[in-house]
Amino acid sequence: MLPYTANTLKAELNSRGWRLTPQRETILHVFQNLPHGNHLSADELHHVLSQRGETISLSTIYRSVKLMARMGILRELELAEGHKHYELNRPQHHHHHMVCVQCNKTVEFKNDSILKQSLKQVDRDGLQLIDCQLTVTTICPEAIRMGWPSELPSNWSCTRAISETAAEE
Amino acid sequence: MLPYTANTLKAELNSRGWRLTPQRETILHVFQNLPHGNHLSADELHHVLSQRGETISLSTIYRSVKLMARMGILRELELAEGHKHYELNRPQHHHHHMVCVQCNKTVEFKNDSILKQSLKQVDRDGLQLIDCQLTVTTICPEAIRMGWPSELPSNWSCTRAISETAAEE
DNA sequence: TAACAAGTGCTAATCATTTGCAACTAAGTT
DNA sequence: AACTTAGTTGCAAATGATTAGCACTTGTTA
Ligand SMILES: [Mn+2]
Ligand SMILES: [Mn+2]
Ligand SMILES: [Zn+2]
Ligand SMILES: [Zn+2]
Repeated sequence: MLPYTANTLKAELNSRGWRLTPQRETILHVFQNLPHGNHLSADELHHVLSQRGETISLSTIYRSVKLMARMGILRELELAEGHKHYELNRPQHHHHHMVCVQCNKTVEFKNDSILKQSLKQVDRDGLQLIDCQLTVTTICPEAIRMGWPSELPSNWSCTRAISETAAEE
Repeated sequence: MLPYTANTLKAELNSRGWRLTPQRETILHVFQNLPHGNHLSADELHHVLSQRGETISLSTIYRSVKLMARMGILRELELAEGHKHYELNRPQHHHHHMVCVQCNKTVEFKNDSILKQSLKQVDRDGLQLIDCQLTVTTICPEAIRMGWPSELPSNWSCTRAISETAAEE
């Protein structure tokens, strides 16, 4: 799973009857040069490109990003309400996300045991694994300081949940 | 975290200035009586209720289900493209999901180590955990028989990804 | 270089979810 | 038990992300 170059991307596309276009190459480059830990929505990607003067229509962005996700080049993430985010799929840097439900701030973390557990589970059921994403919804310190959440029930506590779970078995 | 009754639900709602309505009680009942492993979208819930003659407007369903998710009564899941699913949140039966990208068939599985890993990670960053959901995207045996996926790159392999990851550290 | 299917950029749909608003009703208060 | 007030509902209209239709353009292959 080496990083894609224009050539390997072309080969990969052509082998399935698809084509390497300047747009697809550009989009790949954006993701390849995106600092680790960053994620882009279709709209954000559109803006990034506009600022560079390399305008690609929003339709094409949606189409490309979806295609590249299905190809395994990008990972499609549900980090925020209402729209998807994408990042380069680097199996060597497989990671997961913690997201604050209040401000949507996202922190990545690595944890190989999660992929291992997933693989074990998938094998048990005769499935083939494509990806696994652990999304940890959290409240960040800032949100806590702001008095959030007022909406969680008074008896709600993640640590309580986990200790009950541990106790019962 | 005992299961909600009409009374405890009312207490929980009232303590935050909200009200117990017949609609909310009905919706809770539907989820409490839903067989384990089932999940409902807003629209599916609407249909289920219609069939029973207990019509609740789709708006109210969306509003209720979102509120109950924020309260920790329901879990909001991303199991299919384009719409959310909900299930009763039972911390004692905390579990994760494997979803086939082809047919969206969903299989639940328990794995306590995942919650433990999440909790550890969250503590490390000073965050408060609300929930953690591991979504394993897979291809089911039926889909494999059907020749899917034709879209994954030829060098794509989850096991390769995991072995590379393991090798590198 | 020709042939043609795939891809792009418009614009116009879709479709899940949200919102505005008037009527209704829980919950707390006399 | 009636009164008050703010939360809730149901309807219809709006929103907003994503998709589809289509004429035009362009990679790819022979
Ligand atoms: Mn990431
Ligand atoms: Mn479930
Ligand atoms: Zn936050
Ligand atoms: Zn399947």
